[in-house]
Amino acid sequence: MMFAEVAIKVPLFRTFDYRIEDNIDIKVGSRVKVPFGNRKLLAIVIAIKHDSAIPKNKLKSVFEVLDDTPILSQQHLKFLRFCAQYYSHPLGETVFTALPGALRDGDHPDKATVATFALTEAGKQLPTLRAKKQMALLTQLNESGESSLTELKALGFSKQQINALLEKALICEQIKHDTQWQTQVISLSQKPRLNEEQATACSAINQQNGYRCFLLEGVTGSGKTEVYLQSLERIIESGKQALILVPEIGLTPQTVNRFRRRFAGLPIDLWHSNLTDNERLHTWRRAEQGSSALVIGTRSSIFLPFKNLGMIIVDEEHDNSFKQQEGLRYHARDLAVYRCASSQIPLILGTATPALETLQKAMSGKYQLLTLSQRAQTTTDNQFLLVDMKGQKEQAGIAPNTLQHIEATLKRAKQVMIFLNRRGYAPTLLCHECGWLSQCLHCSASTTYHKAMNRLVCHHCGEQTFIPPQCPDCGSTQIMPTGMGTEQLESFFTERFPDTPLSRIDRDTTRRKGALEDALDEINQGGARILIGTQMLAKGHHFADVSLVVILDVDSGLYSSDFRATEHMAQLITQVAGRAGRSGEAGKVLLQTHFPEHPLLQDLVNNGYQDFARFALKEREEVQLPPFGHLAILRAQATNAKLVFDFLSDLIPATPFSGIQLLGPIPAPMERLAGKYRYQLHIQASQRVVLHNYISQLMQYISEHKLANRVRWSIDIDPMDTY
DNA sequence: AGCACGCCGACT
DNA sequence: GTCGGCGTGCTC
Repeated sequence: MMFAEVAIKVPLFRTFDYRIEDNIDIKVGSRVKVPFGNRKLLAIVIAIKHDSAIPKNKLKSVFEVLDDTPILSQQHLKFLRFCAQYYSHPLGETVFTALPGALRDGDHPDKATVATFALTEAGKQLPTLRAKKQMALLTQLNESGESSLTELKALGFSKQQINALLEKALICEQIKHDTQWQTQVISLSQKPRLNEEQATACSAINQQNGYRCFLLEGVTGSGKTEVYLQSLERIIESGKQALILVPEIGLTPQTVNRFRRRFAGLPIDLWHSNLTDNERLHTWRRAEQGSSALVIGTRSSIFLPFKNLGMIIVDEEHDNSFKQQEGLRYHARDLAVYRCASSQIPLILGTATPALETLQKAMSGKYQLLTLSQRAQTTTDNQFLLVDMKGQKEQAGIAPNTLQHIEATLKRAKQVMIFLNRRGYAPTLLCHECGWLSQCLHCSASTTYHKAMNRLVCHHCGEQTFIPPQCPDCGSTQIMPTGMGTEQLESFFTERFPDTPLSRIDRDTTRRKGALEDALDEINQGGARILIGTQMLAKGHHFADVSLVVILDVDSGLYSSDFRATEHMAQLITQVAGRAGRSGEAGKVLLQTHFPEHPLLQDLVNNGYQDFARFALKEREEVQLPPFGHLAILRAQATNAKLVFDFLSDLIPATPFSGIQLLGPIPAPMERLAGKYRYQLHIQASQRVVLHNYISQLMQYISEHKLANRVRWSIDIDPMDTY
């Protein structure tokens, strides 16, 4: 008699054993259906054993085997076990979040076929068409070689437009091939020459055979992508696959096209949240079979089961979207380190503004630092200006001095970019008579006034309410929008510069599919001169003509309860500064602040991000915050505040655990969200092992705790924000 | 997580 | 009398 140890998708920190009937063949890594309580659930076989520690009369039998050949290799299972253990997450849930939805639902791994569209011979002539959209579609396919329906839809093309071109026989539909690719198809003809720094970086990477992590620290425009491309070449030539991790908003058609053009003829797959279940299964399967040479993907592509992985690149490694904020709270960059180390392959972390964690490892010699300091397009550095807001007579949150700079820039017909990280018209409504503030009924936050919608919106739970005609408390009609949002900025500038075309980019203006692409196209075609936006505008988009960047609310990053706030603000400032002055002349970056003498701000402005980061690291070291100490947060929430508080209080041991500092229970920065009260426990340790030992003990304790089922709790290892 | 079992209050 | 609320315990 043999036994199967399986992981089931339940929030339990243990696996379950089942009998294997003599006539069936089960392998580790296959999916099986098992009786569980009075249900039948999918499970993954973790191990096959000759015996079980569970009393034999309690053991049930495996019901059905779904996979004759395992869908997870031993190596991949080992990776997932590491994940579950590192993030203190149940193994069953970990394995199932790592699987594509279709396999989670029990589909056959070979089920998916994906069609792509490509130009026919007639289409390749690029005949001039009268229909604009159809013409654009031809151009797109000419650039990409082939694109799936989802890709085209994301670009704003419709099924009708595709059908029209199919009828004209300019494009054809084909099933994506699953054959092994030929390495010699790489066209090396249009390979640009590298500058000295790029060449040094490339040769350092190319000399590496086993595992090594490289921090490629390169300012905007210094040609990081070219280093990626030439490093990838060697990997692909040797027949291995590569994964390129990009931030959520980083998977733009421009990025993809750049890889497709360089590696024309090689199978390049994409992985992101907009794919259909079918497409996701297909990419997953192709990675596993070795049919894809390159996958460009967001966070969760770190779980793809590559057959023969040769390299991982994490672009914009500092980006927060690599951290999953619910369920299995993994960091894709950190998991990339594990995968590369265990597969003995190189890892490239590229950014202009390294996360302090990463920088610390580079400085200690754990990672190899490669620096690109030369900007290709401009020779002069950007100029930073601090505008002291103290005592300023501001209009729409803009100081007279700031306005003068904007005006001067517009006069020279250059673009101005204005950042404000608050969408809507005003962050709250205020009663002038009694001081009433518009508050969300379910969250401890004020509701944002959206003028165009004529609604109050809670940005945390999403609830919308009508604007009260009078103050609900005192009946006064003197209720006014207070504070500044991007919508109000837009109307201020439209009024102030009525003849200057303006574009606002935030979540509200880009809700429609393809709306962001349309807006960016329009800006690049030279339309808008004033660009107003939230952080959305900051990331990865290139505008030719921007010569002034204004950041209105620098202070929100300087004094925040979140210890990472200054780091994030410095990254934002540096990233947007890279957007200015790409048109040949030095750009200006104007920062409005009440604290122009703030040492970190001064350091950033005078000496740049590198210097700021090294200074900021010293501060972290003094208070033993990450990366010098290790942090975990236990969060809990429930409708009943006392329940949550009691639960967390109960977890604090009477005698302190050596090497562990506990803080809490403290209310979450947003104490109430969507009707739930939220508290948290901060767990700190200077030794990683100590933290992990403590947390696994804590998990054990919680699983036996009576209140644990009555509150919603979760553990966050290496949290990104203290929310 | 889901599901069953069990124990109390308030309905036709 | 029974319907259903949730607190409790269990899943190989």
